[in-house]
Amino acid sequence: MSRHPELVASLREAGHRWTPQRESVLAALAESARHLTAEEIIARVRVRYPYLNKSAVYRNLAFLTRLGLVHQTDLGHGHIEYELHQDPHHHHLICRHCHHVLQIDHAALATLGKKLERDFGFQADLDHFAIFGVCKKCQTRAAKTAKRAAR
Amino acid sequence: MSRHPELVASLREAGHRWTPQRESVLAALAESARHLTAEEIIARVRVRYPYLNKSAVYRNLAFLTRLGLVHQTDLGHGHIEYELHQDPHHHHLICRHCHHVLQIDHAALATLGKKLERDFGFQADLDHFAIFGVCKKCQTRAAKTAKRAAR
DNA sequence: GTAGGTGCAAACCCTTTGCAGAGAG
DNA sequence: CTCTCTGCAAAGGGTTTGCACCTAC
Repeated sequence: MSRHPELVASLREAGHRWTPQRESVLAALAESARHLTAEEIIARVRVRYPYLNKSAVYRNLAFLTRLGLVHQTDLGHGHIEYELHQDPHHHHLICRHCHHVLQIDHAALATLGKKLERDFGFQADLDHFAIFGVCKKCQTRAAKTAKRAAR
Repeated sequence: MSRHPELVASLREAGHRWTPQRESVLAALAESARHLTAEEIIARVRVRYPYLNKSAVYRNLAFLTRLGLVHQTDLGHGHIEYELHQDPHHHHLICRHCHHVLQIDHAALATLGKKLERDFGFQADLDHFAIFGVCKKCQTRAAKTAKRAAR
């Protein structure tokens, strides 16, 4: 029942089980290139597995996160977002106006990570770095509407 | 009724009012060196203004944020945090294990901001930069407990 | 007097939890 | 047969909203 024989085997060793719900949550993330919210995951899974319960999704997301297969981030949108843990590191530029998320690759931040480690002993999440700000589009729009923010 | 005569004047021009609630929210932030949650703000204000309602706090925080006087961030703690907008830029290293927030100053990130602007046209919030990761303390602790995350 | 603000309580939204029953091993 | 996982429904927690009243101006 699985396309992840090694994973399933190691789960069993640890006393866990491989249920269709669990598999379908993982599959939904695997098929998506971007972050998904719990709600999006539920929607996607239900296409082929209609009676999935949301608690099962939340519990499995927590479970898969503990396993290190899934990464969760709170990008400040009012909900948590999940994605498959991937090795090709990437980062996110999050526009605080339009909430658009631009993925950039690791090169842009390589030196910063070393600096933080050296100066503060802080090991930054460099496979998942969230940078808030204003995107190109919104910058030009904001310049026009600015002046008097209070209104 | 105010220690902010210019602010109050400009609010009035825009058709707004300067209420004790509004003032006390701003004062609570001004007296704190660090981030405050809405709940903390309510607690502090009530010391001298006991019957403040939470909706007024939320509404005023939104209002002051629109004015640019207050900055709000979601550091992924499950609630929004607020602080007075200040010019001496600083940033936050947030440990995803112990949730400790370490403030660091702007110098550590000066070059990164320029790079993001140049490469992606993205104007990063360089007076409020949130970096998730693992702090020194938790790194050593995690190294011991790791190995088998699934259990 | 007239909006803009406040207080209150209820609604909201996403997430978590308790518990009985189902099903993987 | 056992013990983990599921489904359901209800609780949780922070935040938002509707509405009548209040008050800054």
